[in-house]
Amino acid sequence: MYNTEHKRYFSHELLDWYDRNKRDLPWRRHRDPYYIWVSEIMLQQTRVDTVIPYFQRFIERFPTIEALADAPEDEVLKCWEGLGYYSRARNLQQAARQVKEQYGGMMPSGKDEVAGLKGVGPYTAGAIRSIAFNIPAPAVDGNVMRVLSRYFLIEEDIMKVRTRTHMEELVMTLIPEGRASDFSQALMELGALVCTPKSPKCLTCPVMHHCAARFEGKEEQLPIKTKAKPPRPEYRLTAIVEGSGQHQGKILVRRRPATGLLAGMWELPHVTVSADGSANLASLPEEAAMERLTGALREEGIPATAASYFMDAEHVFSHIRWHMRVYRCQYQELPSAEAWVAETAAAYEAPEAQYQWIDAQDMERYAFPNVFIRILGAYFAS
DNA sequence: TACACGTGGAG
DNA sequence: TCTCCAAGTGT
Repeated sequence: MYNTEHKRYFSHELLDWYDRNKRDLPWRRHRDPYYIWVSEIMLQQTRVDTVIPYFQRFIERFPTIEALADAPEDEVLKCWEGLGYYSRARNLQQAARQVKEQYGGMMPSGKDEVAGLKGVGPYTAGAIRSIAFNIPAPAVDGNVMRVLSRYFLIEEDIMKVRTRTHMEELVMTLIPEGRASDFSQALMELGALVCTPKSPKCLTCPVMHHCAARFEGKEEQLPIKTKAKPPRPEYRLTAIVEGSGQHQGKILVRRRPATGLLAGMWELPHVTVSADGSANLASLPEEAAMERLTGALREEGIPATAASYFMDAEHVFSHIRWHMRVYRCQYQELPSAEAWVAETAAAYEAPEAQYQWIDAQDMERYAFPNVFIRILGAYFAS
């Protein structure tokens, strides 16, 4: 289908360029499959510069597959705090336990074994097998699809699965004998450093002379990609519940459910104003907002009253945009019959407790999504 | 197939 | 400020 000479040229020039230009990255200093694995999971939808410090901390804390398998999940989440897509961390640890139990702690290299690990999809399986084991396997990510769609002028929507499988077949015909590891990394390295999404640096590209998109003047139009939908707005009233008595100087946080958005992470109590986005915070009078929040807290079993406005915060996820209005709330220390269950020592000394009173120091022990770190930081600094 | 799932950097 | 992302996977 594609000219064999152009393929040979592409692979040869690309490897030659990679040998001279590859970056010195922490996970490239060893061929330890565990390091490669961790780095690949962290790099999913995440920039290299962001990943580097997380990778180093993670490996230091969990140096081996077994160490990761044996760690408490909360510690793994805490180590992932701020990186996003937290199910990656939970899946990674689950998979580490799989490897410990099924493969004696030794990372497998077989296609079905690697692909069978939780959190390892077609891309990551190919990346681990090629990079760590030098097995000819396709590691087709966004970089690779961009590079190939340009060089070979492939005008297929890269959001479609069919396009990726097509690219995987193409990659298999490109891997030079014995160079699977370098070739996978070279392809992605070119996409990251030269064949970039915007303003590709064609003049420094090692394969520019036979790039079909460049020849047609289409390098800026490729790859073809359907646009993502903008995030839907959600309006949330958020509570900083200030403790009194034995909880003086502390505030109340709760743990999110084990599934879904920010699963297992800690947060400030908050309530959605309107699920359908029909109302927003601006249209909600201050008095009404505070009453609403107070009511929601009580329904949750938290005897607290919204007392004063603290700050606004906005947080954008891939699919949701949170508009938050934060209020200081006063907790009622009422040892009555209707006192909140968590007020009993048994309820929140327990490891599974849904709620905790914390101060600035205690933040080190719980994993918070970024938006709450910002709010808590502002509060404890005030 | 389409959507859920985070975050911060770049232009 | 806004838009587009960046080494994808699970359901």
